[in-house]
Amino acid sequence: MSIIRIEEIAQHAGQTVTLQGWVYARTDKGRLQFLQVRDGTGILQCVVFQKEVAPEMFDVARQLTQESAVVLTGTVRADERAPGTPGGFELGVTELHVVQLAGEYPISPKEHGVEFLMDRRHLWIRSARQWAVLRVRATIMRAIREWLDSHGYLEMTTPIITPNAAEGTSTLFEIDYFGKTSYLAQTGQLYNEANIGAFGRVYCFGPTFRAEKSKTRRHLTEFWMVEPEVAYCDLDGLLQIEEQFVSHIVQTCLRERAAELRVLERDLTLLSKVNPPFPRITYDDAVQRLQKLAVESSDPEQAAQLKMEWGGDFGAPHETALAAQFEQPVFVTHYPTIVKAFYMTPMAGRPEVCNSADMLAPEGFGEIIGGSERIHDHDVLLARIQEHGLPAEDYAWYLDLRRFGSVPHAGFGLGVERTVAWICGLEHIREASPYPRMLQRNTP
RNA sequence: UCCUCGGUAGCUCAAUUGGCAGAGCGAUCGGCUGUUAACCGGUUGGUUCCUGGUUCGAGUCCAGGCCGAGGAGCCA
Repeated sequence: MSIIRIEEIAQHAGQTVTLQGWVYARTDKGRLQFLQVRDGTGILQCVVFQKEVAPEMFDVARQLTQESAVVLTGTVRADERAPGTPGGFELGVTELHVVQLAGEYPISPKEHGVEFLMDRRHLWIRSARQWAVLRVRATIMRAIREWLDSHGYLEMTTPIITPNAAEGTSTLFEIDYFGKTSYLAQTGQLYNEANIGAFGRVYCFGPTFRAEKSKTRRHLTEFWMVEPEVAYCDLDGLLQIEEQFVSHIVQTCLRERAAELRVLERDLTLLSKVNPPFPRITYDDAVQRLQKLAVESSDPEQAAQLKMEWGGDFGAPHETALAAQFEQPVFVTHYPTIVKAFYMTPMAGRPEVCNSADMLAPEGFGEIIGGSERIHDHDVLLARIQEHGLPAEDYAWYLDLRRFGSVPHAGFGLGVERTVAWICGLEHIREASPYPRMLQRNTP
């Protein structure tokens, strides 16, 4: 008897198969039991008719509780009425073995509050929506590696324990490293700038840590980021890479995770339009657009939120309003040098702005990428480090890179959870991580 | 750190002017051969977040505290 996986159910129509899983829901219809059974790859309706199984087996089926572990054998048949994921098939059960009868399960199919669910995150991930999100997340992570690996990027790990602050100490998690103060990494970028000297094109992919006291739907204290870095690359080249890269991620999800996106009831019309090229606007243009929106807004509260002067950074309402003007992700380029990091290249002839670009996702999902050209001239970089009041001795090795074959280069960082939230259409980033770490939560 | 809202049954919530603590869901028992968060009937359910105060009487009013949510600030 072959053990099959629900995601491949269509290949087994008409066959007698065995399923190893858990009872997701049960509907008692008297002489007929409908079991929704999950196996980790999908949900399949399994039907137990009283007249088709032994009497004691039917009694066992009647006693099954939500989340009980079961092994079922039966015949797969196509039936349009059958719910589930992918759906359209059901199992006519002939054998039923209970591996463990679950106690009263706290998470019902009805509504629950955020705190209740987050306290039970270890169980909540079994629920259909959370399961679907995390399946999409895994596909996003694979698509990231897939595109980079096939375009000549070498994956290189960068340290999580780092000796100094990349940019200021206010948002770093401090740890005791055998008596020396160290920090959890906020970025692998500086190391990647060393790595490109050895490998040309690289990326790092892993968790990053920010001790920001941000309490918003877009922030986690621990999140995953992929950071490609490219030698001999300018801002134009970088944006072309980014739009190819992000399009590949989105299109892979649409192709391979349609069932999961259906569970999430995600509107796919805008996602299907994510193809290069993406629109590009400058920061100057963005500020003008926002000022125009503020003036034209009939809602005084919204007008106040959108009001801004040249030189400031965008808040969430600004990003949402800007992105709403486009159907695709939009690049905002050439931010004021003063609001961005010290290593970004000033624009030739206009040093008050830098060769940087953020990518804003559509539909209000915010900034998913930040990237820039990096300063490759030793003396310019040293001056910027000093202007920012950073200790030059901490950056000795970083400055060293500008002495030995320094070339124009650029890179970016894409936040995985924000990308998951966008593609899945999530209201809050906490559902984009299996075990989210936030200002008020580090359990389970 | 600031602003706003909230904390009542296992869960989601209601409770009029300060006057008997309620519903739905879940669980459980019974019924039903096509359910999709099934439906119908019975049963089960309480430290009203904590401490103190006002009052004949507090879930409700007052003071302090704790916890949570949404937003702001912060955030390459």
